[in-house]
Amino acid sequence: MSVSQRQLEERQMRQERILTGALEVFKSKGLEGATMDEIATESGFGKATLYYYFHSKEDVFAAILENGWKDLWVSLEPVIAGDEGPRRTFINVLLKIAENARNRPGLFEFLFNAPKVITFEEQPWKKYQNRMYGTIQGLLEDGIKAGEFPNINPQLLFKAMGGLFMGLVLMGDRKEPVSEKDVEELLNQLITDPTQK
Amino acid sequence: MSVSQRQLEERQMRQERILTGALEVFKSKGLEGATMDEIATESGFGKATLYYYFHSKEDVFAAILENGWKDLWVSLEPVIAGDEGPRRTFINVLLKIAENARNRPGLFEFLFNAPKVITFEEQPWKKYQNRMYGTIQGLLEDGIKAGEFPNINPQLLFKAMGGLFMGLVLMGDRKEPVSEKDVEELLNQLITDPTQK
DNA sequence: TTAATTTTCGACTCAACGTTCGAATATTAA
DNA sequence: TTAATATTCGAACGTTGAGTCGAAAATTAA
Repeated sequence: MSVSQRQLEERQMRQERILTGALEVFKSKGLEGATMDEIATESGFGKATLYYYFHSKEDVFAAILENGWKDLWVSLEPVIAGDEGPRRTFINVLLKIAENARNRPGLFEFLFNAPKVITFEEQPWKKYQNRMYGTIQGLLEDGIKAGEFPNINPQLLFKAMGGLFMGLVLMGDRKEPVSEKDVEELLNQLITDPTQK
Repeated sequence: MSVSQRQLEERQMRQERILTGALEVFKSKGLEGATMDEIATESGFGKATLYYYFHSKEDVFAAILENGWKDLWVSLEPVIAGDEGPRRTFINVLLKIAENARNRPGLFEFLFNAPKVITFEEQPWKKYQNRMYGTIQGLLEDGIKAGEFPNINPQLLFKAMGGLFMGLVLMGDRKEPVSEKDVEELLNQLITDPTQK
């Protein structure tokens, strides 16, 4: 027969090599600034070869997002499944996201910023994104109900926290990355637990 | 002599007409997606005419940012010059920004998102942006010193607040815009004044 | 070894887009 | 009215970059 297991694995590794190179180029040149030629060079293939593995530039792009969001979601699942209260779970989720961000900063920034630039419908990665946002929003609602968060419109609190967190992890100057301690500290001060103190 | 006052004014109005059209196109197509042809159509001129008024696409782009940041800064000046304490001034600044955002949402989003896409040095609008960020950061520092804000690294607090605020005003779904009351409420709850209660 | 299959890529096509040219039209000044 | 100047734009130019083609090279199977 054809295509051995090894062959399949090698194909996949080549695909990943391409995606890694692509992310590198996207990072430095932006989405539209990145060219297939550059991605080819960066990943060590000829341009035409890219089209052997992906059927368009957009496809390369989508693959990065799909993998990224899926991995992020998978890493979040155990945290969410844990049985701590909403407040604690919420903080753990944020910490886990921050951990992901620390490990692959380029990818992370890409995940959260790229979507603004695209509009194509039917993006498979949206599934994971929605799942994540839905979960977080649910945690906030539960937390408010349980009196563990200040009693604000959850939508609003969600936006604010989202913005805050993005600000913490992504925004701004090239200073050293925000440490886990920073995050926890800040969250504890900002989302004051009304039941305490 | 040449060029009457009226002529100058008409020129300026045409420039503004072009900028308005351009902003419209940038909004819907993104920075790179926007073409000079479209901008021309949108603003009611022939493409070649655009080059009579601006010397490049980038120039059009820069003009939007320059005007936008300058206007924003000008509207902020009286607020900053006021003599209320840092905490109150800080909140007023945010409210004023939110007011600007409400009046020209498209422009506002553009001001805060476009910069990420560009890298060209020597952008004149950076002057206003830096002035604004510097002022806000200063307010936070003063506020912390005066014990009106929690005692966190001001850089960090700045990032967080920046993110939070952007989250509030810009991010997210197409729901009704955040009201002034919302902002004030949320800020009051999140930036708890340690001297109170 | 040879034939089939998979992988690679140089060279090309083709369309989009920023920019310029040059001439037409409109406006102003004399 | 005429000449000078200001404004407009259709058409063309040059470049860039996504995607394709066909054949070479490498690998696998017989």
